[in-house]
Amino acid sequence: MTTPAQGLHSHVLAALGLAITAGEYPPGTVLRTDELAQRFDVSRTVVREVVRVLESMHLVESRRRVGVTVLPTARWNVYDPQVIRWRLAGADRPRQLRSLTVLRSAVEPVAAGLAALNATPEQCRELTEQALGMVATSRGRRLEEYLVHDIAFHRVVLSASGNEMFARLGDVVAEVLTGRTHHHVMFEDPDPAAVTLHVQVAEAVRERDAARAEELTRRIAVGALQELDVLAP
Amino acid sequence: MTTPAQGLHSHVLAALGLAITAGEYPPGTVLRTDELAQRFDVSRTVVREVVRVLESMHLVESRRRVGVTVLPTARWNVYDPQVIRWRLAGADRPRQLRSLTVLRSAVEPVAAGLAALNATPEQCRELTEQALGMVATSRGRRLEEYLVHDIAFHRVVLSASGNEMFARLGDVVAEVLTGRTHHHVMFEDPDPAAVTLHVQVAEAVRERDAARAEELTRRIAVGALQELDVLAP
DNA sequence: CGGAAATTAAAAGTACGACTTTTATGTCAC
DNA sequence: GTGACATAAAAGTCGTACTTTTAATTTCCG
Repeated sequence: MTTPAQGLHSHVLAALGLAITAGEYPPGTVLRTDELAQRFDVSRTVVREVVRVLESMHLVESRRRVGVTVLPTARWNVYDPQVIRWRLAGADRPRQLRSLTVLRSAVEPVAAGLAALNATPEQCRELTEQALGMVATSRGRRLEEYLVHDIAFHRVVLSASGNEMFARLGDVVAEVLTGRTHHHVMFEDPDPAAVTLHVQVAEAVRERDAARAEELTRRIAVGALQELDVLAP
Repeated sequence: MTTPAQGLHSHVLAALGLAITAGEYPPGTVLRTDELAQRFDVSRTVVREVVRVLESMHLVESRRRVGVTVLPTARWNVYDPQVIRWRLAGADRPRQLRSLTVLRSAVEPVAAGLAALNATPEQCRELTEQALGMVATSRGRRLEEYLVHDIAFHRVVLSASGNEMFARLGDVVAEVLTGRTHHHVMFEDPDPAAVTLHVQVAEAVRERDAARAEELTRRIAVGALQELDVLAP
């Protein structure tokens, strides 16, 4: 189960990106393009393009007469959705899930507050609909369906905030929720309290109650963090 | 005053990235690699590498038989520091500054709270030092020096939070603060209230008072937002 | 023996040309 | 009009040759 790989470029990029983010090449490791070309059985052209992309993500640095050096984690563009996906697929998924969840706990309440001020009627409707969808699928081992509504719900909130930076975190949240659902054993149904909170957030937004929307979302976030504490080291 | 351009790649990348983020090519615009190669007087090889990087930032999409299509703003990787820099240099700098400041207002208080729990003695010391530096340079048209301390201060807070995602926002905050300082007419000295708040945050962190650190930082953020409201449409 | 200057070579950067693959679009038969 | 087919346009890939930078080594002078 590797990558679809429609094109040599994506294939090599996925392979290298995954390997690097997985820590397979410790920081400071030096790779040579010729060697990589040989290893993946592609032309140097393809490798160079891949390296350029990796370089733009600050995963590696390419210097003449030296080669392609793997950079320390601290330099990585950890907001790049691609990098996030690679890391979530790799070894330290728990650590990654935690730091992303903390980020969510900071951003989403504020976003919800703004959404209460800025959401269009259409967005309010969508929000309510997704919350109801969550309620409907919250019992009876329907986690996959629940997940779809959950993701949609948070996407709408972030998007309705009217802030571009928040809106763009939709993908990140989707990755987190997906990772979380697929990681846990997936036997239980979601926490009923969380479901209720989502419904109430939808209400608060509809009623333009920013403070309440913010506070309720904060509770969702705290819950998510606690859940993580329980289920991860 | 373009880019240092050590290497054809960076030159073309900067030119194209800047042009696209500036809205010079509206979404849907189609570029052809041959044409670009000719226009910038470089080989197709270089153009292709640039396009690949632009593609990884989701600024463009390259499809066979079609060409390189400029994507709508909503698709852009707005967390990529490079993209942020390009956009801050471009036309809608005010809008960009605002959305980034809102992001800060969500993240930094939480980060400060965590910093109070996690900061090392060394980080506490550094924090105090920078706060004092801000005090020292807060009067007498020393905005450039003040800026250095301000940036350093916020970097330490974000870094001391112990959360990787927060830490990586240091660059973004640096860009915002720099953009802000250089945008405003730079006649006045910084708001004394803000300076005091920074000193108090350093105190709160040192005393491990998370709630207070969070609250004080929130006030800094609110102040920054209000300042923006006053000085921008 | 030491340190600076010149030399060397290794690796990335760039260029070019040939070829392949995908696919939007236009054409033709029905 | 609709569907099958042919066409061509553009990106994708490859190989090779050449340039440029620069780490490392060697040389040479004090």
